[in-house]
Order: sequence, then structure tokens, then C-alpha cells
Amino acid sequence: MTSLRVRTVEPAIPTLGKADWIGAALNCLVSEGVEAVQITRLAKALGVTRGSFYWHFTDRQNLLDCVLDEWRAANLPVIEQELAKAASLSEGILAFFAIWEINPQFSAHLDHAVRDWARLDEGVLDIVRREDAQRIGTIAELFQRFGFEEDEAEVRARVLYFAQVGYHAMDFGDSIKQRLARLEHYYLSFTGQELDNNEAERFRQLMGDLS
Amino acid sequence: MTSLRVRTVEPAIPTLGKADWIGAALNCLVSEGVEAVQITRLAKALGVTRGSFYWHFTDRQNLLDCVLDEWRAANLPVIEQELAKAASLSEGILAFFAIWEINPQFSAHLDHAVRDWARLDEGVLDIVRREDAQRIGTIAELFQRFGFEEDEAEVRARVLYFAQVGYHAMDFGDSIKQRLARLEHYYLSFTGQELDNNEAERFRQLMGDLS
DNA sequence: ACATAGCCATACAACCCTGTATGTTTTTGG
DNA sequence: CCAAAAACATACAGGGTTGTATGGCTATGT
Repeated sequence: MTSLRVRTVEPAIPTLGKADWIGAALNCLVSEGVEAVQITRLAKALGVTRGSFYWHFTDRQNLLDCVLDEWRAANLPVIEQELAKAASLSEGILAFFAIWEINPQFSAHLDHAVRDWARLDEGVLDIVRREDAQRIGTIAELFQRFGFEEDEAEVRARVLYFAQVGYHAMDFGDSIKQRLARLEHYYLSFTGQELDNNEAERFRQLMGDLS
Repeated sequence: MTSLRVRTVEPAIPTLGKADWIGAALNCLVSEGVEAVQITRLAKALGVTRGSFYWHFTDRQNLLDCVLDEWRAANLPVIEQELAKAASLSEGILAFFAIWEINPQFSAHLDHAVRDWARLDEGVLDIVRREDAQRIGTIAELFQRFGFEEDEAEVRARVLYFAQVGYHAMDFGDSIKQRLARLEHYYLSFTGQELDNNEAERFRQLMGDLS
């Protein structure tokens, strides 16, 4: 929607663009929350004054709107893409696990930060809710595609998604290894089915390599 | 630890106590987040000036510490008490469901607010993590008590707890009725066992009456 | 009746953030 | 070469928050 680069030709001395401000805002949002996304601080971090900001944006809310758009554009499509191409249930479930951990396009921290933000802003909450509903629908579709009837698919999708969000919502702080060690138990708990040994090993290697 | 009422005799004209300030702070924390817990605002809400505050507390941090203590004292023991007295797995699991919804001592909103707070404060995060670990341990104990081996009990406890926290962390906004309608599916998903019809009905009535 | 302590109001200094208005420099285009 | 726009700096006004210092009122005890 918003073109992050207005200029058609890059200037000789690279100057700041909207994208730089949005990037700084994203970092600040993730590490310190919405309230910390302040024009003064970002300007200091970027090494310019606030005069620059008010050239690229009308006001603070304008920046926050752009930040939210960035989140939607980055995190929204990943889940659908990953789950749609799954050729088996286990492939889909394991891909879902992997998204939060190693998918470079998906930022779990940003997801978390936006969710916290939503608690303080009705407008953001609405958008996050729609996003969540859509994600859960995608997961439920996966379960249905591989033999689960509608109600059970819906419930299992929700449990899986809630657990994933909940885990990251509490910064529990255990390592990926600890969770990988009990991968089969998690899979059984989420699906009610046993996970093939070969698949489990392949997944462990995939996660081990990229962690 | 902290005695919320210093006075031994109630004054004729009831004056403000620490508890009143902490109560106002809790409300503000739940509805608007930590950053909104400001002395000026609380004073306005309580109908006094900030002079009163600095008589009861040394500074803002002092108040926040008290707020955290209140949370621990209120929400911590509830889960252990409820799960310890369960005479069957289903009784324990259903009791766990009920805590977030209808237990008067437990505030799900406060739990959520404190968790958000923990993202911005390392000290709070440590305390919340210990609390979470303890709760999960209690749930795992329940599973083990009714026949699950250690590893599976631990994983199922975590999935159950993560899902519960995740659900409330995202303000999903569906009604209790919607979830109660699929109670059996949730129970199956969390435990791998079928829920007795009579117990399901009894639980639905319990939740229906008090919601 | 008076001193004391509890409880709160008032006033002040310091700081931080926003938004706007207005310069200043550099680049681009005709 | 000159005008215009882009990108940023500077300066100012307004508001909000914290903490402290100090003063005033009220109940209580002796």
C-alpha cells in the first residue's frame, strides 16, 4: 500500500527515507513497547533531529499506522504459504512449529509486541483479531484436509495456535533443544497421532542447523 | 508481607490507605498498562492530590512493587489449591478451566496485564517466569497423579497452560458458550481421553450459572 | 488544652515529549 | 544559472509527569 521509497533515483549521499524511520520504530516497538516509540528517541537513534520526522510523516499516529502495515505485510502471508503447500499433516504441523523459530520473514518478537500493543489500542486489537482468526482458519483447514472432522479440526487448530502464542507471550525462556527433545510428545498432544521417527529426526536436524 | 492497613482503629471519616492506592493502581494496570499507572492520574481518580501518595509510598517504583506483591498473593495460590483437591483427572482439568473464568480470587485480566508488564521490566519477568514454572509443575503433577508418565505429563501440562495463557493473551473475544459447546473436543485434545457425558453437563451448568 | 502524629494540599524545579513555524543547505530541472 | 523542491536543523509554545519541600488541618492521647 505505502511505497516506502518515494525517490526514483537514489541520492549521492544517501538520505533517510520513511523505511528507516519505520525500521527504527519496529525495533523500538519490539524491545520497549509502543509507548517507547517516541519521535525524539527515534531521531536520536537515527542521528537526526525531529525536523526530519515531520517531513516524512504527519504525526506520531501516522508512523504507528505504517508500523502496523509493515507487520501485516510481513507476518500475515507466511503461515498461509507454509501450511498450504504441506503434503501431509505432519509436514504442516512441523512447518508451523518452524515458522516462529527459523522463518526469516516471520518475526515472533514483532508478533508479540503487536499483540501487547493491541491491548492498549482498540483499532489495533480489531486488526490483530482478524489476523488471528484467519491464521486459525488456515490451521483448521490443514487438519480437515488430512481427515479431521470440522469440529475437532477447529478445536485442535485453536489449541495449537493458542499454545504457540501463549508460549511466546510468556518468554518462557527454555531452549529450542529442550522442546525438540520432546517433539514426539508435543506432536501427539496436538494431533492425537504418533509422529514418524524419520520425520522427527529430519525436523530436528532442520532446526538444529538453522538455530 | 506488607500490611495494607496500618491503622488499628478505623477513623471516623475514613481516610485513604495504601490499599486504596494499590487498588487504583491495579485497575489502571489492567485497563491501560503499566505506563499508565501514574501518580497524577491515580490521585485524580481517587479524588486527592499527589501529596497523599508520597506519604504512603516513597516513589512510583514502591507502588509498583506493592502491585506485584498483590498479584502474587492473589493469583498464585489459587491454581495449586484447585488442582490439589481434584479426585480425578477430569475434575482437575475442568477446575483449571474454571479458574480463569469464574474464580473470584483469580483475575485473568490482571494476570494478562502483569504478563505484558513483564515484557518491559526484567525484574518482573523473572518473577512471572518462576510463577509460570510453578503453575506448570502443579499441572504436570496432576497428570502424573492420574497415570501419565513424566515426560508426557510435562508436555501436556505445558500445552494446556500455554493454550490457556495464549487464549487470554489475545483477547480473542469469542463467548464462553462457544467454547463450552466444544468442551469434549477441548478435553480430548488436552488429555487424549474422552470426557464423561455427565461431568461435561455438570460443568456446563456450573459455568452457565456463574457467567 | 496542648503537643504530636497522621494525612493531605500547595507550590516549585526539573525533565521529557509533542507539534508547529521558520530557517538553512543541498539537489534537481528547465 | 536560477528557481523550486527535498531533507533536515533550530527554536518556541504547550502540556504532562516526577519528586521534594513545606504548610495546614484533624484526630488522638495525656
